[in-house]
Amino acid sequence: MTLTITEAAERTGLTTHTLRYYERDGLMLHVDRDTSGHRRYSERDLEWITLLTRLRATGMPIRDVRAYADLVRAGAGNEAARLEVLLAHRAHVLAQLTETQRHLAAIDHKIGMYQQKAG
Amino acid sequence: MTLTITEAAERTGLTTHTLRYYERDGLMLHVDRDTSGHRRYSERDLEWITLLTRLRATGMPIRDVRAYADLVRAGAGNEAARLEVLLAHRAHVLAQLTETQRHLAAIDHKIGMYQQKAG
DNA sequence: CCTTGACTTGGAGCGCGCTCGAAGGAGTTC
DNA sequence: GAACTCCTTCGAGCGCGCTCCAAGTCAAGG
Repeated sequence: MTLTITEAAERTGLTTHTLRYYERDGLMLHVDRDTSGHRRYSERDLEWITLLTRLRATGMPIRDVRAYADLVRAGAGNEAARLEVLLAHRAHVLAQLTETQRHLAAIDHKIGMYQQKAG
Repeated sequence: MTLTITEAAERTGLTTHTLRYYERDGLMLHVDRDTSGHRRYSERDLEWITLLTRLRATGMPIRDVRAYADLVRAGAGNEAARLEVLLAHRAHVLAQLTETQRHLAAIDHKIGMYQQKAG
């Protein structure tokens, strides 16, 4: 069972424009075409898009996602390199979470001051 | 005790370019000038920049920071409106944190799969 | 005086990540 | 077979947030 680009867009929450853009930019692994040249998205494609979206949503730049996609596209044998990319990103996300929580605590403090004034 | 723009940049971690840009864009409250027209940053300015940086670092768009700065510049009487802005932002940041953690968990799962394969 | 250096303004430029428009092709519907 | 729909490619455009450059001003030092 494969999906058209419009269906894939609905399922992933991206737009058709973005799906084409990602493919053009080397972020996709491989998207099949039907006899008239239209894209057909498989379940594997959707899973990949889900991962890709998670990486993007956690702040990985497009160029890094592309580098990871290049590794996956290169096939078996570079799993260590892929793991390294994911671990580096994980560390980055954790640091980012910690910093955000620190900023949030300071903002909460400021909120507390306004609420005290109001109360 | 006031600081030059270069000193303020060092203290805040921003560049002089960014400090001027923020002022031009209405993100600053009021920056004094010396007799030759050079900016002089007070402790109050630095504290404001710190808050501003926290808001930016937690994802508040420049235009929203400007709206908040407008409120503060308008003076006493709109504390409720300011509090509302901060509370809305707080909710936004919390939602963002939750989502990031959700994505991170999925990425961790993926990492686990690679490590299992390697081990 | 002249140079040096830190600052000023205004405006252009840039990297990122989409977003959109124009022009055209293939397959279905009447 | 004409209209309609959904897709195609290519390339331009855009919003955001800086970033940088050019030309000029001012104060201090030699």
